[in-house]
Amino acid sequence: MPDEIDLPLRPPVFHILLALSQEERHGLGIADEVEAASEGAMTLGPGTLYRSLDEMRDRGLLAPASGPSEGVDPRRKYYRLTESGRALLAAEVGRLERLVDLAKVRIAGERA
Amino acid sequence: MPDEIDLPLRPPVFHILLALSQEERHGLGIADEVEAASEGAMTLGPGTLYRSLDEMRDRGLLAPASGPSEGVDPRRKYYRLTESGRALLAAEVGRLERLVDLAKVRIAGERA
DNA sequence: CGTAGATATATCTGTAACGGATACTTCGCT
DNA sequence: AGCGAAGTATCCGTTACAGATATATCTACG
Repeated sequence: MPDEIDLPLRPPVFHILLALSQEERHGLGIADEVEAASEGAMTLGPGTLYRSLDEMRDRGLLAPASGPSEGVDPRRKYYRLTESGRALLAAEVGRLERLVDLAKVRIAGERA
Repeated sequence: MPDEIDLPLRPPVFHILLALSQEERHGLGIADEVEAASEGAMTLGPGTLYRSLDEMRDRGLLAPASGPSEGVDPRRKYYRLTESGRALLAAEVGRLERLVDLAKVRIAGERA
């Protein structure tokens, strides 16, 4: 298992980073947000979800967080993005953006 | 359009469609174009390359083409996008574009 | 209070995708 | 002719994924 994280990110990792970019969330909350943000295209099963979270925490992309406030379901484990995670998300977004721009030019210019 | 909804595309499929969006290419030419267009981020080994091409041909996303002109290396097998393949590429680009737009908004509004 | 169902985290496992290794053929060059 | 490069094709080991399953705990309700 290589411990270096390079672009392109695996789709689950990218979507989890994106789901955490606004606010702290817990596991299943992340899965719900991923499905919503991807318009139902991306669904995370529990296997992928918790395994990804563990790996991402080990790599310093996200960290446990205290959650919104006390009194919430104590089973929930909240996570927040680290600086490193946020930077990686930005890098991946940049990469995808360049790819999308290139594709749009090609599709548009193709009418022969 | 095929009745099956299979977005998101696997990265190799997406990149191959993109590589063929401008002109007909042969196998290794596709691999070279993919690597160039992705700024080196995406490299296709022969396994993924030819397996993907076979699958995509079977699904009607691309079709054999005659190549630029006679006199070229006859070992080369050229491919071109079908209408179905072009439509699928456009759909995936649209999906990625919405995702990128969402991510940009979130990253921008978030001081970390 | 005590049981039922929903929520939540966590692991296990079968399958598919991926990428490198390998094989075989043909081209281009000297 | 001989040799290295190019090209297609297949095989195989590893990894990623998603569903099934397990376990604990919360909430609702009688």
